[in-house]
Amino acid sequence: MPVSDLTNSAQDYLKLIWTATEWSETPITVTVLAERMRVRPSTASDSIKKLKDQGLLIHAPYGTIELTPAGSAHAVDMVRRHRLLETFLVQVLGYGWDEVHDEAEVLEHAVSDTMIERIDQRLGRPTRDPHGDPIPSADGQPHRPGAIQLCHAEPEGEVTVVRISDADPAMLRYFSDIGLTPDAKLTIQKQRPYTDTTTITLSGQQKNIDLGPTASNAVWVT
Amino acid sequence: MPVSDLTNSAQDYLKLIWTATEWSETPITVTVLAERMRVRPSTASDSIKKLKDQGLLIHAPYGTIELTPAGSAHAVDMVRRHRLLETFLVQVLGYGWDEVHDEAEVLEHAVSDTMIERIDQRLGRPTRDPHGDPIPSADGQPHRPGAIQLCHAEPEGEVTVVRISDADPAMLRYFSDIGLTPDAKLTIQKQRPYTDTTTITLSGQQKNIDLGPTASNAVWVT
DNA sequence: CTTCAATGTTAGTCTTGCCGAACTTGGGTG
DNA sequence: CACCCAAGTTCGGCAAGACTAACATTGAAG
Ligand SMILES: [Mn+2]
Ligand SMILES: [Mn+2]
Ligand SMILES: [Mn+2]
Ligand SMILES: [Mn+2]
Repeated sequence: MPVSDLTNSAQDYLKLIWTATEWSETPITVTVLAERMRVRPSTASDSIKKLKDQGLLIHAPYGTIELTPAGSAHAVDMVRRHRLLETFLVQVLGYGWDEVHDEAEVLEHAVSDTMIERIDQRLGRPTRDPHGDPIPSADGQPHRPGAIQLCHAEPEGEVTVVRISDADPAMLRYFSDIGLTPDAKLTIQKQRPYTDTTTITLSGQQKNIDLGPTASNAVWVT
Repeated sequence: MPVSDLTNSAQDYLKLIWTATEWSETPITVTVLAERMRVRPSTASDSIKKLKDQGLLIHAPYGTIELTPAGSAHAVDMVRRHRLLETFLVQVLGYGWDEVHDEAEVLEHAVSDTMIERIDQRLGRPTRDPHGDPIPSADGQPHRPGAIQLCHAEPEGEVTVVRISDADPAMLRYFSDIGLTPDAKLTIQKQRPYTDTTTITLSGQQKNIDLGPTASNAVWVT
């Protein structure tokens, strides 16, 4: 099941489709896919058709997009590569967690299976990347924790941060500054629905922190 | 002078043209370039023309190929990337010296300037790669030792291996087996011109070893 | 000085990935 | 229930990189 016969672009599409449903239920649309791939919808639509012709996904015109088992296997392989590389860059080359995503986005297509195996070995077979995302094991099983976004969490008791989206490096630096990282514990003080603000307190601190929707959507807790 | 605006293929052409004259004087031809790029001569010829149009090399039809200062700067950058990556794979990820070339050939186009700098730092600014090839420093100066191929060396006194071509992994494994690696010392017993055999003795061993032209062309000594 | 084979170039075609423009579809809204 | 608009699709075109086939040049041998 090597990934090598697919183009970089095909690998990215599959990975994106797979990750879109990793933390939320709503299936991905052509427009969102195009935005994430930084291409026009017409391009994404074309590409979807080609992937369908290769048997990697199921898609009827104007219908939903769903990976086949073959497509899913490729996607999981790419996710594994991406997250192992991010972890490697932090642990071995001293990168910050806000610097690794773009680097990994390119490297994931370039490293061999051999190199991925050596990195995995060198890191002691990690199960989570620097943002708390689970690293699927070599046999392709993801470990999916049951987590919800901070903005949807009830203000009761202490929760643990399990995952922070790596989409915005500047936001990651802000989170570092205030001590909001995977495994941090915090208490949700208040959810203000129409102000779209979530007030939290990090355990061990007294200070209340107000988070807007961008931040409270990016943080997942249990 | 970042290399990023060039295609992978352009980067490889420039690197190949540069390295062709690193250890020998004869300028590279279109046919040889095509072979090394694993491409047809017509493709190589086309590519040369495009690089000429970009001002990266000088070339009149049917004439010689020569890099401009701009082309040379890009080439040196690629050589630096390639050799730092090979060294990194050996030192940090436990690769054998026969395994690194193909991996580096792909990675060199994918890693960022930042990653190259961190690798260089992590390795303590090495000056030679696992095959003895000099690593140009970040400012682009290559360190060129005055070495000659084993097949052209006179059979007098002890010489030191400075460089072994990494073109053939199987040959590298053979060299490992017999203990012929960069910095090894050896004595040339005899050159048999028309048999194309070079007989050597590695210092510390008594056994004579006969090397054919493939091997004695790949090893450079001082 | 001619010839010719090796070397190099040009022309035409494919594939991939992208675009913009124009068209189709289908789920609300009035 | 008809309409409309956002979402999705199709189409033609372009650039890069590869190929084959045909053509051009060079220089070495006779
Ligand atoms: Mn990432
Ligand atoms: Mn990617
Ligand atoms: Mn190499
Ligand atoms: Mn390369």
